[in-house]
Amino acid sequence: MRIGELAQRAGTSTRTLRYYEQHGLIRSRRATNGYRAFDEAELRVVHEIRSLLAVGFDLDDIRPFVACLRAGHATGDVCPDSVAVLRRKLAEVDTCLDRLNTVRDQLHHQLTEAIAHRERTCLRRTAP
Amino acid sequence: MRIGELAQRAGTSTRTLRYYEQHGLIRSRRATNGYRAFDEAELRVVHEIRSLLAVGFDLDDIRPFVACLRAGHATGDVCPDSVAVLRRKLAEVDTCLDRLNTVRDQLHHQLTEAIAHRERTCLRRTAP
DNA sequence: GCTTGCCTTGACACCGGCGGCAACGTTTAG
DNA sequence: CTAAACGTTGCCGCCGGTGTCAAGGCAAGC
Repeated sequence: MRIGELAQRAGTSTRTLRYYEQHGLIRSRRATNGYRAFDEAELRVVHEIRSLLAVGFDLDDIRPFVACLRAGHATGDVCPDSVAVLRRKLAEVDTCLDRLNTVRDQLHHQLTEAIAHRERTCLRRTAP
Repeated sequence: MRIGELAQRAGTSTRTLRYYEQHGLIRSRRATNGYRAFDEAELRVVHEIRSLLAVGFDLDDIRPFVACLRAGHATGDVCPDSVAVLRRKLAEVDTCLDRLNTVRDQLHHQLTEAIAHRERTCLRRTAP
């Protein structure tokens, strides 16, 4: 399979696939003309990459999952390294959620205060 | 007040202050030697900028708050434009929270599944 | 006069996952 | 033969707030 076909089947661009290859996430042989030749299995790998990216992982995070797939596992998440990344990411997300909740409350408070202040200080132009 | 003093008092760098000025967030006169001269009031403005940046606003979001302060209000958030930004940001944060919660649940699920799969398929090396 | 420390503008670097273009080679259909 | 459609590598741009350096102009103490 050449790069264009893989891109189309994976729903991404050739540019993106070259980028993944350059960063060691997907592999190809080279045909005599220099064109990349991809195995069917790479389609699976690209799908794994895409879905993890969509969740907010970066390419480094994804590497263990790809390795897990290459090791023959049915899914990329059952290997120890992948599990470790999952744990770490979950913790990161939790931290992020905490911060964001704090910010949310802060914004909410600031907003209601500001509106209250407006109602105290100036008569509302819009009818009550 | 010159730029170094303002930077020190605001707890930031001269580079940052020049950047803010360049983007119209803070103002200065020029002394005869070309040095920037800042009013005391700018310190307040810089603090407003920094605290809003810390919450996740970008410089464009912050502009109305600065204008509000300059208009003589005690806080930067009581003017209509600021309130509008607050509303928008609150909505953005809520959206982000939703997405992040979804991701969190997804990660949690994937993690527990992966661990369960490991326990099914291989004997645990670590003693029970 | 010389050093030290402040100030000036301008410009490059960063981070990450690409998009997009240039300049060129290959294959295929007409 | 030629045009179209594919492939190749390489490099710039983006986004945003800063760090950092260069090359120079001032201020002030010795």
